[in-house]
Amino acid sequence: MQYWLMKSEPDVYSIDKFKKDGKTLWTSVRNYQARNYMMEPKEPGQITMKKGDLFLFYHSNAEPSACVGIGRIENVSVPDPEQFIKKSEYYEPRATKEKPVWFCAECRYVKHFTKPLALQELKADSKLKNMLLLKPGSRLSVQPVEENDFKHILKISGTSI
DNA sequence: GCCAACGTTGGC
DNA sequence: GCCAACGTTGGC
Repeated sequence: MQYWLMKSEPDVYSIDKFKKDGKTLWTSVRNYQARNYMMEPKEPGQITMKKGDLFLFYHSNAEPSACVGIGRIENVSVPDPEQFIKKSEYYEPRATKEKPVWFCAECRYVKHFTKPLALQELKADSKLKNMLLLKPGSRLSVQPVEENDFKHILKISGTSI
């Protein structure tokens, strides 16, 4: 089992919307590294998402930016439908149905945190200092999380699965 | 709204 | 394949 963190701006797609939808396609990611995490591995040993993996839902560009809940990966390597929509901001002229360029994961809502865990609180916790999220200049919107970090975050947020 | 840190693009 | 210019992310 692998753990992840996925960022979304609450103005664009919030955890409340996620709960209402129950299930969503994590569309509009336009970064190759983040995309590759949401696909079947291209080479053996590559760390990618698998059905059943859990992730932290993170609100970025928020007041305050915070981890707000948990989701579960339902499916990977799903072609991002946005790339085929000419009018979409995320239209991809290079993509064809046979050879899509962008892929996404299908995600299932699991639960809200008992209380949101603000970025400041994460930074203040020395146990989490190696988290990718807390590294300066780390902007990946989909990133792996160490199991012990994931479990520690659940613990200090008072959340159990 | 600013800007640092990245990622991407495209000329050469 | 280098790298300058440009675009984007996201905390502050």
